[in-house]
Amino acid sequence: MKKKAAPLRRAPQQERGQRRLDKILEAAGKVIAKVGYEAATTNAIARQARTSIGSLYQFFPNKEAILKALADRYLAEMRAMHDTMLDETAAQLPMPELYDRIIGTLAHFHATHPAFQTLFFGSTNSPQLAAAANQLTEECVGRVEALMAVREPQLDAARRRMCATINVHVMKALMHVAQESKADFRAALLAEIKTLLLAHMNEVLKT
Amino acid sequence: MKKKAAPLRRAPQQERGQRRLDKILEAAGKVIAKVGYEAATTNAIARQARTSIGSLYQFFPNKEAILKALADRYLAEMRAMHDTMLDETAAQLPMPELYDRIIGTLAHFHATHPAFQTLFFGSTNSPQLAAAANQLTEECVGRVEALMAVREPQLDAARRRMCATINVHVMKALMHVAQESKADFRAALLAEIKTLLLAHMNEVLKT
Amino acid sequence: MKKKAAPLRRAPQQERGQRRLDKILEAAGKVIAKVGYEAATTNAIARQARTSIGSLYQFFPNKEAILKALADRYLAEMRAMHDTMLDETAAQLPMPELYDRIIGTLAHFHATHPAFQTLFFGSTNSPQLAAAANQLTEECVGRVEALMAVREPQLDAARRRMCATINVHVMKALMHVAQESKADFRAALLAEIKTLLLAHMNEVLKT
Amino acid sequence: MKKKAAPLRRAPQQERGQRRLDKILEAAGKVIAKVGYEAATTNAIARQARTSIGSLYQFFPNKEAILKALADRYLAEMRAMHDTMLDETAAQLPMPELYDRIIGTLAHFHATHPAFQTLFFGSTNSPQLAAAANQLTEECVGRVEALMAVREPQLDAARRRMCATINVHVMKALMHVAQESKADFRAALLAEIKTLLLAHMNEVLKT
DNA sequence: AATGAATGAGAATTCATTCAT
DNA sequence: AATGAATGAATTCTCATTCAT
Repeated sequence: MKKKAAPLRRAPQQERGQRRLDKILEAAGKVIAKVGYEAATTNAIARQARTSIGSLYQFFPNKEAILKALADRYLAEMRAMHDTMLDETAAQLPMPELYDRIIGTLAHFHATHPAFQTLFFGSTNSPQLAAAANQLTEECVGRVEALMAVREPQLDAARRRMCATINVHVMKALMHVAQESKADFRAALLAEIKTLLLAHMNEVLKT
Repeated sequence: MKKKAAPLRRAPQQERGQRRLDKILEAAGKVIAKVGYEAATTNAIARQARTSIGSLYQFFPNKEAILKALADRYLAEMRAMHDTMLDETAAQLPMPELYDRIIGTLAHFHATHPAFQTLFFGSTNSPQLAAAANQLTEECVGRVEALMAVREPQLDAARRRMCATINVHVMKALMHVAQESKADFRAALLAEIKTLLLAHMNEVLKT
Repeated sequence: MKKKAAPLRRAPQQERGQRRLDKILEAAGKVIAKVGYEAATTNAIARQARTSIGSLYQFFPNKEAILKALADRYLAEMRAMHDTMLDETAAQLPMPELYDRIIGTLAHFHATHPAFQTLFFGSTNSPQLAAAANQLTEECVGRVEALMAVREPQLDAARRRMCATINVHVMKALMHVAQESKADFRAALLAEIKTLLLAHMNEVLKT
Repeated sequence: MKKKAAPLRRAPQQERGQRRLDKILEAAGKVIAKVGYEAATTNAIARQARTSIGSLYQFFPNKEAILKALADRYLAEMRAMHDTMLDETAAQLPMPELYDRIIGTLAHFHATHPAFQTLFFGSTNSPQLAAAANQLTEECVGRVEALMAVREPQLDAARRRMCATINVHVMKALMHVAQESKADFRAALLAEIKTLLLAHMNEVLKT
């Protein structure tokens, strides 16, 4: 099953087209969040978007391209979020407050992007999507690494990378748990993530 | 597609049947590890098991039942592993050594059960499988909780549950990363898991 | 898919409409010549004609009507060609020169009407098109028959029809081969057609 | 649209499978003869073969492969026919009798292989099929050329090739006409083919 | 009138499941 | 019991045709 890079089939010049494209991606997100990646059929997405299967295929050359576009959109939004979250003030912030900011922002992002988890962390047999997921993780690790390089220059590169990796994956995993938990537990868990990662960083920096 | 509870269709009293059932489950594990959950077709599993699709359906009423049985087998093996790993000596062990033991055992388990991850942590649209995954996590959390109750009785129940939850999910996530990493990074990562969780527990116990 | 007689939907009285109609038919010819009958989509034709699919359907009630109109146009052009080629002088011409004229004219016609072959000799599942193809052949046979009746009145009607039929179909088939051959072979083939049909006519007239 | 060589998916070892494969190819022939190449849907073929679409796809990886297999079968049968028709005695036969034999054999072949024409002479957008058609024509031309080389060694190679080409294409075209004609006309046409090609060969040999 | 976005029936293909041998 | 051929619902994608702007 070879798939081209397969971008958009038609770049929607009119705003109506853009709206429809948005609707389709939004629908794709909802359907994926509801039934999972593989069970998200193109017809289900079209139905959810209240459009026809034909229209859907006027924008996307194939199913994978829809998911890829959704992934790209999430990626872009995540980058924007990073830019806001990790601005110049972030380097100066005391670590507890930095973690508060990060955890709060991420929790909000996850809550408002239901298919994000499924898309990026579910095992896929789409190489494109797998690549996008890897890229996302790489980017996150890179961002955290860069921030650490500024804040804790004494840390050697390998350890820094390790810490960044751990921060990202732990965050990712526990955010997922948090999303699926009830409000009470979620709040406590988000707080505990901070304790966990702070303790670790302090331990690491002690050495 | 009817979704009954669908246990085994025929309990194989004869050893020949048991062997065949084993072969099928083993094959299912291999195929899933190779191509992923959704792409694992029943015919591919039968072929890998060197049996016929008809025979496969003599043991299992439908595809989901195969996966459920595989999940159950993993669950059983994980319980056995828990029993060995968390025996009475575990309660006495200094915490660093306890973590060494746990991490080593888990790493080995993951390495020898390739489909384990895919099955339990991949997003599924099978409620049965999702239930099994939840049960597995629950059991792990329960075991850790119980151990903590013995080792650190001063911890209040809620915090204990929180710590257990975090331990389990962090372990799960980082084991997954470790499996996919090269040997060097994997070794360092396994070591860092210990640092991470130890630091957290120390922090928690300080309070 | 309703298969009415489906003529033009709107007779374009204004010259602008006529020009557009021309463009569409010309585009249809190009597209068919390029990708073949079945792969010639209405959208591709509209695009090639630099018009919109909507406009196309203002002139033609359905795809078949486009092809039918193109066929009719070819038919008309072929008739005009016949009129020029088989004028009163043709009846007097020595047979070798007559064949030279016919072969030359037909070769030129085929070369300048690329979709002609595809349209008339490709197997179609359009009854309309099949009918048009039959009509075309019938007309050709009729023309040749008429010419023969003038030139060789001693030939009985049945034999005359047979000869005309053979002339037409042989011409059709070998013209097709000629079009697809390289220039050298094409020239030789066109010469050989003359030899072939002359020899036959001489043989027939001998009897 | 890239298609592999795409042979049979499963070589039928059991005679039941062979029978079914035969049924499918036979059905494909019938459907193609009835509605033409492009309109011959896989479902229609399966229905005609009184089998299920799934079974059809157990033998053939895709639609093109069915048509390719049918073409190959025709090709093989045509070769067998050539071997019988153009045996050693053919080289000695007086030319009129040789043409009788060839025309009779070909007429029978065409009559008993309804889809033969459509498949080989209809314009296709399957490269595979086009290649097969070319190969068929090439083979026929080659056979005729070889026979001519034995019978009329004085003919130079280029002229021989030309004559063979003409013989093959004329035969092909007029056989097609004959098949579609009523019995009376068909008989007369078959006789006239002989007159036509004999006259041509005599003319050519005269030079 | 012109445009091209929208529609959905229909085609190819896969795969879980059944059933004849 | 074992086998694997047979089945057909479900899925992706195309393209003729309609219709809102």
